Amino acid sequence: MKPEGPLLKVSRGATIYSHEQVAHFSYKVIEGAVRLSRLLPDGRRQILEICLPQETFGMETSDAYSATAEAIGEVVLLRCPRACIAELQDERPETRQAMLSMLSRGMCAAQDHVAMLGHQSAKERLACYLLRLAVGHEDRRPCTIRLPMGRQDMADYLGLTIETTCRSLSDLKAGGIISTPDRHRIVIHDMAGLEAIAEGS
Amino acid sequence: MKPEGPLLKVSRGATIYSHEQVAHFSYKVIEGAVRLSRLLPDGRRQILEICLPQETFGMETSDAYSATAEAIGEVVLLRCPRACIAELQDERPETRQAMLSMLSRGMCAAQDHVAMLGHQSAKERLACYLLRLAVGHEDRRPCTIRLPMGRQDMADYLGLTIETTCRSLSDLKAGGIISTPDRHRIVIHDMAGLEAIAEGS
DNA sequence: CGGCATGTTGAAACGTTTCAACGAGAGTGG
DNA sequence: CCACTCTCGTTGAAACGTTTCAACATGCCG
Repeated sequence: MKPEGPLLKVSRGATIYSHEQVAHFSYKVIEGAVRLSRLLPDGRRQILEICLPQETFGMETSDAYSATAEAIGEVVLLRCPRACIAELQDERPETRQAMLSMLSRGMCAAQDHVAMLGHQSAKERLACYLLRLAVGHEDRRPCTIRLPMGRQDMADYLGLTIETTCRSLSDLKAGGIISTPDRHRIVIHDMAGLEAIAEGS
Repeated sequence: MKPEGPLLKVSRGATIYSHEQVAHFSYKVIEGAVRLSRLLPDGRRQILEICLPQETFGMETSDAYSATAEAIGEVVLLRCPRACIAELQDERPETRQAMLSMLSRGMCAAQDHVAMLGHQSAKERLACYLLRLAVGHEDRRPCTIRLPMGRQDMADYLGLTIETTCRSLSDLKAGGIISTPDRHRIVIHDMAGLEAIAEGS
């Protein structure tokens, strides 16, 4: 993802690309967040991944995108033509390894997601997700995390309704595990407690 | 996956490799079926994928396997050292493309799985899965599919309990959509009906 | 023919969804 | 600046589907 094209600004809610459209570009998030989702035949929506800064998406190896990408809030992206990536790979073996490890990370994330949706309760899913957002300030101490997305996006990612998501959040608040100073900010007071919940109470 | 090492026979239930173990080999299923699963911290199990003949698995691009692979019944495998694959990729650009498209297919399958677990009911999940097994004899006409795995494996793949899986199966039988001559065989009588159910009644 | 693993069904308990109402905050125009 | 409105978030109560626990059926192998 070296070739630094001009940075691309995308406004809130805009579609970056659509599911099954021909894939010309790959992207990297510089600022903001992007959701990768699929619309199910009956109109329900499943968010497959929420990409945060420094993460890449649209690294399809088939011809068409496997999901729709939309901006959550204002987003700044780095965009790179696929042809350019292919070329780089032919020339420099080391970029090949980088590409594979990116794909690998994506695959692993998808598998984590499957495991979460398959067998966890609403509270467990929420706890898992908050922990994922909290990596970096792993340590103890009340740590604050910024939620780039709204409740509906969280719900669609977790495979829950918006109401259940809210209620689970309220449960965690009631248990003193977290607090929510405003709707886009969550403070984790009891990291160990959160981890315990994430792993099946 | 060209380098045809000797075919490897694995007996029913045996572990081919374990989650987080160092990944030395990649595999291709020749005969039988393999389940890729993860054990959750609380003992529950999620099956991430069920690999049928001609499918590959263990194509990790990181150093460790991202799941455990076990034989469902007797299995015949083709095994290939990762080092050998890497070498091939350096020498022949066309194998690189093949490798990427395999990874891509795996990624897409994982995303399908996420979408299924996120928002579908038990009956819808089962219908989806049966349809996936039925690709090939897509056409009309009562088509018979062989189930390589038992009910518990299906349940763990679908993110359901074994009882719910059974009941959903019984529902489909009661609706005249399918019949089950024996536990490892399912006959689809009404393909269109099954598709309708899979897409959210 | 037993014995054991596997599959099936029933009834109650549980958690999530649904539908509905209400609350809080941001932006707009009077 | 306030009232208005619109979106988003939160809570309540009933309905629904899945899980749980239990019993029973079936098939397979010694």
